[in-house]
Parts: sequence; structure tokens; C-alpha cells
Amino acid sequence: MTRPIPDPRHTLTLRDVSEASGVSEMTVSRVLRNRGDVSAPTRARVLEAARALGYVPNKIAGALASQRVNLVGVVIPSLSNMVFPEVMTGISSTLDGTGLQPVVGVTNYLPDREESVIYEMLSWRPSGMIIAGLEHTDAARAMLGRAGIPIVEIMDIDGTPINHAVGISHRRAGRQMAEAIIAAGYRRIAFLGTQMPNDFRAKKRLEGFEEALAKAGLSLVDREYYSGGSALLKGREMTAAVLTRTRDIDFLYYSNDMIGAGGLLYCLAQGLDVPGRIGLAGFNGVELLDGLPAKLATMDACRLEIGQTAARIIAEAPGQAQVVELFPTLQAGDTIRP
Amino acid sequence: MTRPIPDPRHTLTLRDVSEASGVSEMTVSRVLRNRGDVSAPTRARVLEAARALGYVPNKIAGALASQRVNLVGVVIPSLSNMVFPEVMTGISSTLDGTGLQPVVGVTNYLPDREESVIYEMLSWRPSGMIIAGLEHTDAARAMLGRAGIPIVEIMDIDGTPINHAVGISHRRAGRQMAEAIIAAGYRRIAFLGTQMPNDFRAKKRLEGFEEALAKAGLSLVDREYYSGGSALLKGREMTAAVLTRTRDIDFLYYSNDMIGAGGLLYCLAQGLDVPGRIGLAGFNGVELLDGLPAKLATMDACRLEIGQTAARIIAEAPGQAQVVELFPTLQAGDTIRP
DNA sequence: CAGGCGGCTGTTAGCGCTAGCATTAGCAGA
DNA sequence: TCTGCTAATGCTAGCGCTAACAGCCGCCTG
Repeated sequence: MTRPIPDPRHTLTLRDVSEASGVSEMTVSRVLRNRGDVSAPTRARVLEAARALGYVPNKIAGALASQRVNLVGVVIPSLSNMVFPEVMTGISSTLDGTGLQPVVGVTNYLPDREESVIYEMLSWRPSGMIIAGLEHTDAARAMLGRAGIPIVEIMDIDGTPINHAVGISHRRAGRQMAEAIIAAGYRRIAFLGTQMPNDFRAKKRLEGFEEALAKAGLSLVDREYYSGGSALLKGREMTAAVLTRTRDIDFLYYSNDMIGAGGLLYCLAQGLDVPGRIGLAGFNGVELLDGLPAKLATMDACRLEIGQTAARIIAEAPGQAQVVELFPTLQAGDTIRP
Repeated sequence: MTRPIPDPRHTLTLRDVSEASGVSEMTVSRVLRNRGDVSAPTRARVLEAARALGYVPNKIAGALASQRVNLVGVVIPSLSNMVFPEVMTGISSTLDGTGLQPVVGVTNYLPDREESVIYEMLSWRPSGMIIAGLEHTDAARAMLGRAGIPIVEIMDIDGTPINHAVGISHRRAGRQMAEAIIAAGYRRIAFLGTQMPNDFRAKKRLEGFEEALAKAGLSLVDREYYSGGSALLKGREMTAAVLTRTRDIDFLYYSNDMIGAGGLLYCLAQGLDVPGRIGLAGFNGVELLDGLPAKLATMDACRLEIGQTAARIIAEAPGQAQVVELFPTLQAGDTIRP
């Protein structure tokens, strides 16, 4: 039983499989894609030949010929902050079994970078695009609008989508948190967040937050921004700075759970009465942080569901543009007094 | 809240740009790829036409014609554990400016899933592949070996690579940690880790660890595995379980920093004397965790450098297969007594 | 003034695959 | 016998782009 040794110099094509199995290229193509009628014996012969040769189809040629690409572009700002991996999980699980495959691009919160990632992705003619946020460069919006494929903007719905949007209202989320804090009787409230000119969602949360404060006749008594470094550590440092600088602060509102956790650890280490003397809250519902000495008040951002819904919209390719608003739930945890 | 999706009009091709600018398709192609000699006025005219039309090149056709694809497949087990995002950062930053682009595939530590992700990626004929780990299905190894592109297996070097490998010796890392622990005088040592039959690197670390213990006439006094859930919380729970079950444990070795941090928080909350009465160590050097009340002993896994080196190997496409061993440094932190 | 050369642009021939017929064999019904 | 059908397979013509080469022009060189 001898078989020809595959020549590593020559990359295999349908023709090789067709010659090895004695049928036309077209029939091989049909077998490998499970399309059309092929008799059982022929199918078996072709599959065996393909397996023996180690043939891997060339999707580039296939896509060009069929004008069909089973890829969905996913454009997100970062992979390292716990929120987007969960969105990805939702996307992947929903796409599984539809024949579509996600392809990720990361922008690092840079609009120009986003534009070029989008351009690059569109040049592969994907079946759809999922993009975080509603804010893009004009050129990016134009490209997406013209692409002729479903575009789903995720995370945020406070704005005008290109066609579909799935997310929460961050403005409302900020407002809700402020209302809960005020209702709990806190009055001297400080904000601690990331210095990210392009994190529009964090910005909108803060806007909503301040709006609700204003309605109650309050305003932030202090604010502090950071960038870079370990979030946990930064949360600790910023908290120390704010508490030292401004007296009688009774609430710390953080733009994300990670720095909130750092702040919480600091307050506990200082022996401060949480949530009696001082309350804390973050944003995002990071499961990772369960296991801290106390549970930080937070609001989950429906990340998994956002991913699933966005993927479903692409997979079902609806003609009508739609906006899906999800509603985060406030989790008071142990750091807002009841 | 419904708007029609803009009609997928005629998708633009080179021909459209060529007609709009009054030159041949070839010249347009040259301009858009910055290749060959094109006079300045022609170039300007073409660029303007392309911009005005909003032309996005079709890389599928381009790749088929040129037999060149500027993609590098990256296959990793997970995005949600802090280690691979950092590898990705290294890869992206090194690939930036080479014209190559990473494309990520996630396997969830499932060998069959890995095989299909690899198959799928190879079918796009990438310029190279970067794959976590040295353990793959036979079929996956065969495909990769035949693909005729550089393959870099990362993270681990304890095994036989397909052609290139960049990583650390996890067996040695486990051994080193054990030696440090023994040298510090700890004797009743327990292991706490993930229940992951396919996390070969964690397995190798444990093997190396036990090997070094054995050489000192010691063996683990207890071990505990978990799967799923919040790592921090699991670390806390497992630690409680182990310390309750087995008496006089004086060291806890964790398979990763996250559960180690949970254990550390638990020990501190219990008022245990760390590192006097009990020591702890993890693995990975997660910057995220700086900011905990005490710094967990750990070993960084050179993730950034691994990513950079792997990307450099692909970009420079060397003929010779090479294995690059990196050497992690032990960070004693505050949880091993000096 | 032939010959050549460099700068610029166009022409030709695919890349490997698949849509959309066309073709064949085999067989049933009239 | 012939037609009409179905199931299985093959053929042809691209998909949109680029490699490779073939012009063309003006300008120099000897």
C-alpha cells in the first residue's frame, strides 16, 4: 500500500483531488461543500482522496467565485479590560452553527485606528460587521454605510446608528446610579475615572450621573482621572488622593469596577466604615471580582446578551434596521447603605 | 424606529475607479498599492476618484491574483484570562508596520475545536500561524506541517515544535518555584489549581514542581481542583477547603495568580500570618493584581516578549526552524518569607 | 540620426474556485 | 420506438484583481 508523498512545494488544489479520485473538479467541490447531488460511492472516494492528500480548500478562490464570505468583522476598543471578551463569548456562541465566523479587530480607543481596522476588514467583504460604539470618523461611517452588509453598533444606544444598534443607555445608567446614591442619603459625592477622551460610554455615564445630581441640587465635590497602569492599584491611589484632598466625601463613584475594587480595598484597609461613613460604586458587574472582602455596588452592562443579540441580527440578516435597548440592573452589593 | 438599510448598490470595483479617473485598471491598482511608477498627476487623479467614490479594494481578488495574504493566524485557548491579551499586544505591536495583520481564533482549550479553527484559518492561506502550545491533534499537526508557511508555537518549549517555538519551560518554572519554597523553609505544601485536562502548561508546571519536591524528599500534602466561576472567589473557597481539611499546611501553590489572589485575601481575612505561618505563590505576574493588600509571589511568563518574538519570526520569515527559550523571573513578593 | 534607455501606461493571462447551465445515462410511460 | 424525466456529473465562463510583459514617448548618447 503505497501512496504518493505529498509534494510540499506544490500547494494542493481541487484539481489534485479531482485527479486523485477520478472525477471532475466540480464534483469534488460539491462533495466538499455538501452541495448538490453526488452519489454515495463518489462522495466516499472524493472524501478519501481529499483526506489522504491533506487537502485544505482555498477559501479565497471560493469566496471570489461565490461572492460569499462567511466572516463577521468585530471591531472593539480593547481586549484587556474584561468587558469585551464577554461580548465576544456571546457573539461566538450565537454564531456557532450558523456557518459564520467572527474576526476580531482591536482599536485601542483610537478613532483613526478604528477607521483603518474597518477599512481593512471591509476589504475582505465580510457578511456583516459588529462595532463597539456609535462614534466613528466620518470616513468610517461612510464606508460602513456603503458596504451593503448589516452593521450592528453595540454597547451604546445614545446616538444615531448606521443601521442596527444593540446596547444600553449609558446616560440612563449613570442617572440611575446617581438616583440610588442620593436615595440612600449620600450627599458629598466624588467621581474617579479613566482619562480616556474617546471612551464615549464612560463619558455618557458621567453626564447622566451629573444630570441626576443636578436635579437633586447636588454636584460632584471632587473628581480624579488616571490613565495607564494597574487599575486596581490606580483605584487605590486615586482614592487615597481624593480622600486626602477633599474632606467629608461620603460617596465614591468609579467609572469601572476594577478601580472601584482598588478603592474598596483601600477604604477597608483604612478601617473606614463602608457603607456607613462612605459608599462606593463602580460599573460593569465584573464576575472576576466576586471574592473580594465586600461586594462592590455596580451595574451590569448586559455584555453577554449584547453579543448574542448582535450576532443574531447579523445571522438572520433582517432587512429592517433596528435598535435593541437592554436594561442593566443595579446591584447594590455591600457598598451602598440600604 | 425602523429605517431601510441602504440598498446594496453595485459594489465598486477597480473598473469604476478606472473609468472615473480615465486610466486603466492596472494603473489604479498600482496607485492604490503604491507600487511601480505612476506620475504624480495621475496618482492624484486616481486617489481623488477612489476617495470620491468611496472605493474599498477587494482583498479577496487581490490575494487570489497575487497569491499573497497579509494575514497571520493566531490560535489561542482563551481571551478571558489576562494572559493571552498581553501576548496579543506583543504580536500586534510587532506586526504593526510590517503590513501583516493578526487574526485571532479561540479554542476554549478544546483540541477538536483547535483543529477546526486551524483548518478554517489555513483555508484563508495566511502568511504564517502562531499557535499556543505544543500539543495538537495529529490532523492539526499534519495540516500545519504541510501548509508551507512559518508556524510558531508559543508559550511552551517542553516538547517538539512543528517548526518554530517561543516560550518558557513550564516544567522548569514549576521546579524553580518549588526550590524557592523549600529554600525558604516551607515543608507542608499544597497545590490548588484549575481542573483543565487540556491545560498542558499548568500540568507541566505541576510536574516540575512535584519533581523538585521529590528531590527534596517532600510531596504535596494536599491538592484541590476547580473549574468555572469567578477565579478570585474559587481561590478563596478552595483555600478554605484545603486549610480546613489538612492541618499544618504551611504553603499554598496556585496554578495561577487569580486564584492565588483569592487565597491571599482569604488568609489575610482569617488573620493568618503571611508569609510567616503560611506562604503563597501563583503563576503569571498579572499586573492587574498590583494593588492587593500584599503582593503575591509569582513568576511572570514573559507574555509580551513571547508575542513580540513570535511575530518577529513570522515577519522575517526565516528559513531555519528555531526554538527561543525565555526565562521567567521569580518575584517573591510579600508571600514567601525571605 | 540610429539606437537605446528610463519613465509611464496598457494588455494579456491567469489565480482556484463556483453558479448556472449542458450533458449523459438509465429508466418509465405512451 | 420514442419521448420525457430524474439523478449524477461535466463544462464554461467568469469573480476582481495583479504579475509579467509589451508598448509608447521623449530625450539622451555617440
